[in-house]
Amino acid sequence: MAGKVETRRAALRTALISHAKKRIADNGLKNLRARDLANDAGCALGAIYNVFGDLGDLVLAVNAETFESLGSSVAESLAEAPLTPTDQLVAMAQAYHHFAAAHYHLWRALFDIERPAGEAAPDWYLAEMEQLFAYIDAPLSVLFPDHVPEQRALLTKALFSSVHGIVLLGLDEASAGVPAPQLDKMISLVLNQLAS
Amino acid sequence: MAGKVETRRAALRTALISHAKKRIADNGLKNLRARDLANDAGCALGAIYNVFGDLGDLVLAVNAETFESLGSSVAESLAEAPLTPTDQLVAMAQAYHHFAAAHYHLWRALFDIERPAGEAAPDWYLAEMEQLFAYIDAPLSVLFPDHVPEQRALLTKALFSSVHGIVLLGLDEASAGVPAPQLDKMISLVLNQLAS
DNA sequence: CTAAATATTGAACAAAGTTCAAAGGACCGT
DNA sequence: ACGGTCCTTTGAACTTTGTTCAATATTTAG
Repeated sequence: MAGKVETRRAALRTALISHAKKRIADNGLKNLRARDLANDAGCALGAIYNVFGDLGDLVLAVNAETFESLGSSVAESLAEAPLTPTDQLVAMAQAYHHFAAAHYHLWRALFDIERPAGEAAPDWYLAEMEQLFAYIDAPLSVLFPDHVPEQRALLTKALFSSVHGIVLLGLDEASAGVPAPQLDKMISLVLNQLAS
Repeated sequence: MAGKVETRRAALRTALISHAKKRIADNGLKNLRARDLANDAGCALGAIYNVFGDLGDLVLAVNAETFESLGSSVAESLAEAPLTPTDQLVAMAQAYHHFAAAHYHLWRALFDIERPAGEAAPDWYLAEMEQLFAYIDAPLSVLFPDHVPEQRALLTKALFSSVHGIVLLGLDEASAGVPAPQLDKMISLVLNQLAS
């Protein structure tokens, strides 16, 4: 039984992530409170800081799981009958949209978390980003076999950013606020134009 | 001299907006402090709340000015020799990019300000948004004279959102981080594809 | 000029994240 | 099993920050 402490800490870590995820999903990142979490997990306030450096680290842990779910959702959108490369792009982008809509607060937390100025995002964050880019890159390689990799990387980022922007503003009820079917139409419109 | 109070308040209001703008521009929205502002303006802490309901209202006032500058920058990008409609779109989008890069924190404050859940953005915010959309709509009307207005509105939002997304992720040094010339290339690429 | 009305002030309050001295528990040698 | 050392956990206290409001000062009306 070497590691009673480690076991307890691992359990607390899991519990804290799970409760934080629920709180973020329900009330948004800005309504996450250390004291609420301690209550949820039945631990002392300070115990959170035995496991995570600060609340930001805990949110990063939640974001890691969110990124994983998001990646799965996007990947699964291709599971059905094979499609043309362009249709694959549209399917993935709409999966991105649907994930963002279904888990709005968790998805926002991916981008709303504030990093200390000038500090790079954690490695796993960049890795997940690369993973998403790789999904996009595959159909583009089929569509534009003659592009050099840098050219394709640029197009990949442009596609991702465009879809991200459309979803971001489209889901912002307070300003643009676009109904879901119209959003899907916009995505399809844009990708069909860009991937040709 | 009816209105000594109004005069003083108006002066304080102006001073507070100006100092808040400088602080946001220098250190970002999240580093704006009520006490710093009171110091800057040489007024009591509570005086801020005689003029603005809360700090959020003050930030909204700063954002109003930022939106105005942004609108001017975009409009001025068309002042030079007339261009094709597509080139006009590219010029405006790059002006958007350059404004965002040159006034990054002020530009972020436009979107990072948090509204109480479910509450709509203020009218002037939506009006400024419409103004930007109108700039985009004009060249699109030339390019697609047969589109019904709803169709064009959808395309307008899609174009704006795409460019916004590209600039947003491109300027985020911590994650995507794209050099300015490449960003301009991405914008040009996307708009030339979409506006055809 | 005086008094009532109004405005300004800044100390006090209310969150909320974070720290750390004290208390508790684990582990080891005897 | 015991005692002592070391590590862990705890939650009260500290810090920071937005906001309020009773006390003070100023303006205005008569």
